[in-house]
Amino acid sequence: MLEKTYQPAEIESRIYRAWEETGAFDCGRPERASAAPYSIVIPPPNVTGSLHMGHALNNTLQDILARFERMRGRDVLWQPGTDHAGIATQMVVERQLMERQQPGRREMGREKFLERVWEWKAESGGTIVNQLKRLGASCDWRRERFTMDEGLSRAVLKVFVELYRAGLIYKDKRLVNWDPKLLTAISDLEVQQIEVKGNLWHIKYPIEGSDEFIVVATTRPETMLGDTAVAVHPDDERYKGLVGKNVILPLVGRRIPIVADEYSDPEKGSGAVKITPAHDFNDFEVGKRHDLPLINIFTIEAKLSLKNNEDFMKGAGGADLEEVLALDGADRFKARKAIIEMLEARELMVKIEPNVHMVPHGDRSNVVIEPYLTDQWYVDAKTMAREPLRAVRDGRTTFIPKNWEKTYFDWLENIQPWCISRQLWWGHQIPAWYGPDGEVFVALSESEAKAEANKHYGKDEPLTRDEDVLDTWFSSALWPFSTLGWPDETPELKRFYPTTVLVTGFDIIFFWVARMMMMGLHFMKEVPFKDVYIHALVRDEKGAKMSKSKGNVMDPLELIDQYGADALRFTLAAMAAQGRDIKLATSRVEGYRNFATKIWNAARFAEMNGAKRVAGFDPKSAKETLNKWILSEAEKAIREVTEAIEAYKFNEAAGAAYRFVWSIFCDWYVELSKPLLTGANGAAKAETQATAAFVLDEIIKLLHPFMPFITEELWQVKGEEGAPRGSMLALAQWPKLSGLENANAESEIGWVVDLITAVRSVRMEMNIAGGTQIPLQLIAGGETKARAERWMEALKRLARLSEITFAETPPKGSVQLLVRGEVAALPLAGVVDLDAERSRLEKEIAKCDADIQRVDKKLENKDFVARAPEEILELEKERRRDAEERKGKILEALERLKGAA
RNA sequence: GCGCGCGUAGCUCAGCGGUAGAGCACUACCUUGACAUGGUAGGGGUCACAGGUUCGAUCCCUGUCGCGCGCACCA
Repeated sequence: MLEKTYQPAEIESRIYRAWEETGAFDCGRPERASAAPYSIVIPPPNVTGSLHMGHALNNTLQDILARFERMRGRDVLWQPGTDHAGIATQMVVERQLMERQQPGRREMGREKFLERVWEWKAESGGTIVNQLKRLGASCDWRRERFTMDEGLSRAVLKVFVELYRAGLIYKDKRLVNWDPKLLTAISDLEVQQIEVKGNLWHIKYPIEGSDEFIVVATTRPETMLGDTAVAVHPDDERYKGLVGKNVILPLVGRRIPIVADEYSDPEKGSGAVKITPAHDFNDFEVGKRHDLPLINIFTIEAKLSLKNNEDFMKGAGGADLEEVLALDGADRFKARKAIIEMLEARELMVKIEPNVHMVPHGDRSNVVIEPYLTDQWYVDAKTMAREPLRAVRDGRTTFIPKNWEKTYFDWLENIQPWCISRQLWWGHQIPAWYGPDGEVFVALSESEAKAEANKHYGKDEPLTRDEDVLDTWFSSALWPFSTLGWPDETPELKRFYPTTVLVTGFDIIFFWVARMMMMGLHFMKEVPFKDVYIHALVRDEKGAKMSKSKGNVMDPLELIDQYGADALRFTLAAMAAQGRDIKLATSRVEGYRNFATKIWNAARFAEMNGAKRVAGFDPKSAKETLNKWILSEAEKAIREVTEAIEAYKFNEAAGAAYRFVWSIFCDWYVELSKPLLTGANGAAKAETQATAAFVLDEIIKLLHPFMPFITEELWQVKGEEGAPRGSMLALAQWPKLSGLENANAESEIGWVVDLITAVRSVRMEMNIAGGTQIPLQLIAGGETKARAERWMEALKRLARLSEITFAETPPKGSVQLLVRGEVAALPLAGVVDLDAERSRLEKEIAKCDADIQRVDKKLENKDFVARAPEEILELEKERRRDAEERKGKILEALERLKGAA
């Protein structure tokens, strides 16, 4: 028995448990051993994360695909897991230590700290997994993986060592994006450019041996302490004479050259630019070209490092040096203020212009990133990018929607070396060991490294391991095969790689998709996924990106509590149109919650009317027109939904299902079936009960990928009567109907629907009270009369008619309407205002005239007649005939009205 | 600067070369025997603007205006 109302919260956890207990989501079920595999790897959420709207959308779409294909009989693996999120996790644990006033990371030491992280992971790392379950995600949780798992770590080691040996990983000293708060290097992608209101400071640099100055402009005056040149454009007439001369760096006293370099843009600033090779990416390049010294003036925390800094002190001198040295240890922002003051005091500041510019910030720490000279490990991304580019160009992997391919190409074609080392503790420690002379040995284990070192030195030497760990994305890049067991040759790897589709957001194409392509193609020699479905971002209803600071986040879990997981899922699916962001309004979720209720009530209706499932029911055997009609409509709906999901058109699939269930099944089939279900005719009644139950089952199956909970619940409850279920709905067979489309049934039921709608419409226009029953006279015979007799009861009830009679001509003074070319009359003489009726008919005629004119205009156009395709021409002519005919009938009606007056 | 996308009913969005659709909101009516988380009927759109292609353009092309996003640059 079904409860009176649908209460999602009550059933969701129970249903989910049942799925897990029966192993419904397990891949490799024995009965599917010969089925085609279908695999998706989840974009591993951050282990510190909790479910946000983006996850909800991403996983809803994956779940729709997984459930759909599972029902189509495929051996589905939806591979779940989380990534270890190096920086984020380390930050979380450090914060926790601080809050609990426990010793910090450095006091505790690396080993102890890592133990603490694992403890934290054991306690809190499963949060998002449980949230995914609340959403209904049908992952094979037995196979859950974590990027720091033993197996996945082995994969990371092997990949690092092999790429190193192939020359695709190397160590290099160059400028990196340095995070002075987290004290680690980060990759280009982890840098956010943020618009900042700053100034452009114009500073006079005195030219050696003269009273003249050259003016340079800068947004970072404090870096002048590390200047080693001033650059001007070689063609800049203003400065031509100065090239080759030197300037005396103010405050520092260092003698630095004026060089000619095309990097200098005469249009910008003063046309002369200070060069600080150790603190600016462009200056670094200029420095290389002119063989300039690199003077690093910052500590790793971006505080001034001057006193004990040989590079800085070399060549420094003069009256101001002491004051400058007093700034040793000052934070970069304090240093800036102090330098500005000193320059102003010496009248070297020419002007200060307000200047809005982009400043790089760390996406985790939110502090200004410092270009910083360090040794780091790099992946030769340019070489690694070659195959991934080819694979998409030749269609081995397809992006959906296609236009994202351009983004992918643009990035890979202009790719920079990927900095993969991080100065953190939490992560995969780099398998590199150094000998006493700094010689590096990269190997799978310490013993292997020792053996290599022994070979190199001819004896055992003490080795120290590289302290750094790898970028989390390095291990994520291996996800599609490391989760399947690689480097072991597991049966799963063989069966499920390459995966069928990757579903992800566009913001992660660079971070993840491209890198998985690199690693997959390099190590597996095959693309990691055939399709990449890129979905939109979920925004708030005004279109703003959801963010905590804006306070506009919508919590999917709250929505699930409020409306049920099914409603949230259906909303996201219905709004997931390709290539468009989702602006989510709660009202939509509410609307689809109502949809769930509607389905529930339709099922209750079936239950109350004895619509039990009949074993072996053959839809082709249906005799009743109504049943033929709904089966025909069901076949169409199933086809639409199926084709839409196959094409990743989730919104179309959801829309087609919605329309069929609500506008066809509930609005019309249920209503029209009432006379049959309550009538006496045994055979027709039994057939209708069986059909209703059958179609409801089809509906439940059709909706299951979108609304797994309510459908599974109904499947179970409905399974209690009639033939026993063979399995849970999650493993049931996807609906497939054919040969049921029936034009005759459509014609008859369509007429019934049109007649009822037309009568209702007139009633409203004529202000006939809802409770008032009125007679209807059909000016028709033959088939129409037969139809009307067959549908007498339904017509009377749904159109609120007292009786239906038949006549040759309509009675005088009646309201006349046109239904599928025939006249129906409501004899309302005396009840209705004849003037109102006249004007109603005149309006109808005007509409017909407009139609006729529109078509005539087209038909008068010789080009149209000559060039338009035949079927369009026919269509237009038919429209004209229809309009003419309608007009004729209405004119007659108008005549009769006059007769009545 | 380069690239991508968007401007369709009051709001959130579909559609897309042959007479504009949905949900929500709105108006009126309805406790009819699944459902008021419901039903019925209705109002509301020069499909941003200007050119062009076409027999025909909301849909294709070009440009303009407005908005968003990504990348790059920034002295």
